[in-house]
Amino acid sequence: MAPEHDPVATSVWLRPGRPRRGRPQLSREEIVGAAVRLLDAEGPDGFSMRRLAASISAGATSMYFYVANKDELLELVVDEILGEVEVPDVEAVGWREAAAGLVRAFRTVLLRHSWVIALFGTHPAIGPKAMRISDRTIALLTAAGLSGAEVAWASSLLMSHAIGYATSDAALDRATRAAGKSAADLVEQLRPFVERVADDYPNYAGWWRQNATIDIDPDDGFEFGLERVLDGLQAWIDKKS
Amino acid sequence: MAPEHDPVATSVWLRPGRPRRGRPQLSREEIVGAAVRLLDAEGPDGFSMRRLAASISAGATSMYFYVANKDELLELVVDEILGEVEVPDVEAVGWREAAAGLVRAFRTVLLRHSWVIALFGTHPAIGPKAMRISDRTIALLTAAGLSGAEVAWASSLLMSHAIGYATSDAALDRATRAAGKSAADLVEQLRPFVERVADDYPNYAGWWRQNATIDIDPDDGFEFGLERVLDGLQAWIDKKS
DNA sequence: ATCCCCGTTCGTACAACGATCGAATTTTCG
DNA sequence: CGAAAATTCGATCGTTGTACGAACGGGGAT
Repeated sequence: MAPEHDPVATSVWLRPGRPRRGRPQLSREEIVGAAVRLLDAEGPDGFSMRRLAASISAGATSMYFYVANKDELLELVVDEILGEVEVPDVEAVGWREAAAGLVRAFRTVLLRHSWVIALFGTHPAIGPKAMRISDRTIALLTAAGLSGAEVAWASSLLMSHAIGYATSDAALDRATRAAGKSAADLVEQLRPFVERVADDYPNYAGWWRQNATIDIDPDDGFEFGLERVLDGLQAWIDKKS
Repeated sequence: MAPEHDPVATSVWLRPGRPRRGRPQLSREEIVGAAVRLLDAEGPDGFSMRRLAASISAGATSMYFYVANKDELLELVVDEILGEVEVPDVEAVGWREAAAGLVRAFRTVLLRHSWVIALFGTHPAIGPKAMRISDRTIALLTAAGLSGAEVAWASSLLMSHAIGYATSDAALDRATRAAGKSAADLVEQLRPFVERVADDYPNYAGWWRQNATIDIDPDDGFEFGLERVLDGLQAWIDKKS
């Protein structure tokens, strides 16, 4: 609980890359890349430092020279993933389309590596790739006419929608993957459970009976929410001027 | 990867509670309650099945009679936490205030047990407490004039804001707790890092220099985002009629 | 050419973990 | 009162994160 070292001075991001002498066969980049690959392939449960080492044919503990511990490695991994997010250029498409593109791109990346979502709440995202996103987002929102704290607020709003929605996406993805069935099949299998408790949850049961047959595309819900968020932001900006 | 059993038939929620004979000293309720208490006290890192057992003076593996494995226990824990969310009554305060109250209450609960957030993406939330929230939310949104898929979409939008924002909250909370310092101190310590890379991220650095001194209350950002979301939803509802 | 230094790798080791199994214990029913 | 069922727990296995120190090997100094 108590800090053993200064938390900023010992942060990964401040410690310079190791000088290269001797015979460096490993590197931070390669380790982080391999970690992402292993997590993509095996999921968080199939990930361990030993398996990671094996995947790059290294000794079980060789990576500890480049990375203090597993948490620090995951911190690097989170930032690496953030690097995949493509932020549209405001100048080219206007703030609203750029903001929409950013949120969509963010969600796409989160879905591509759905295991990162659980890491967000537990590992700080303050690496260079995260800063690049913030930098572009600030440019975007400033161009939209926001300033000061509003910029931070609007930024959080956009990111929250991407992360929050992707959390649901990930839960569904994991459930279907674990069950080896489609989402529709899963919904169908849930039906008897819903019917059993229908009396306790009349609104839920009623909605379910009417709408559970229509196939629900998660993308539609995401887009609906995104448009509402942007509408709300738009209204605020309009009201200001 | 491949499903060993039918995933729904073996779900915790479908398996009936154990019949009570013999001398039950433990129970699901008590185990889940103790798990929540231990997670609150020690955080996710300090939580293990062994420690949980010790906290209720039980044998190391006694709980496996009531719970199939750790993941299933966490599934129960997630639902237990969801039970703490108080959903306002639509009839009393109108849909907008009820929706705001729901999202605020959800976030409050998530902050009170910030470790649950990481569980959301990895453990399905389909227990009775989760259904209660859905039930009330559906009533709320139906009263607001939505129907069909829109209800599910709007519900996801509200939950996404709570979860997404709480994810950032949790990251900050964990960082300050780990460092043993206030958020303001942490920001101050981050300054030299930001200055070092200022050239690469001009917008970020510029915003930072102007605004990092003002103290940022996370609640303000949350409320700002919530109002934008509700405005966007309101506009959609108005446009429909 | 030789040596040593030091940057890098890895084998060993340990405590803690999740989980299985079956023996031991206690309660209720016939 | 005895048998069967219900519940607990100790022993144990395979795996994890990582601390430690020995081993390795290439470059600079001699």
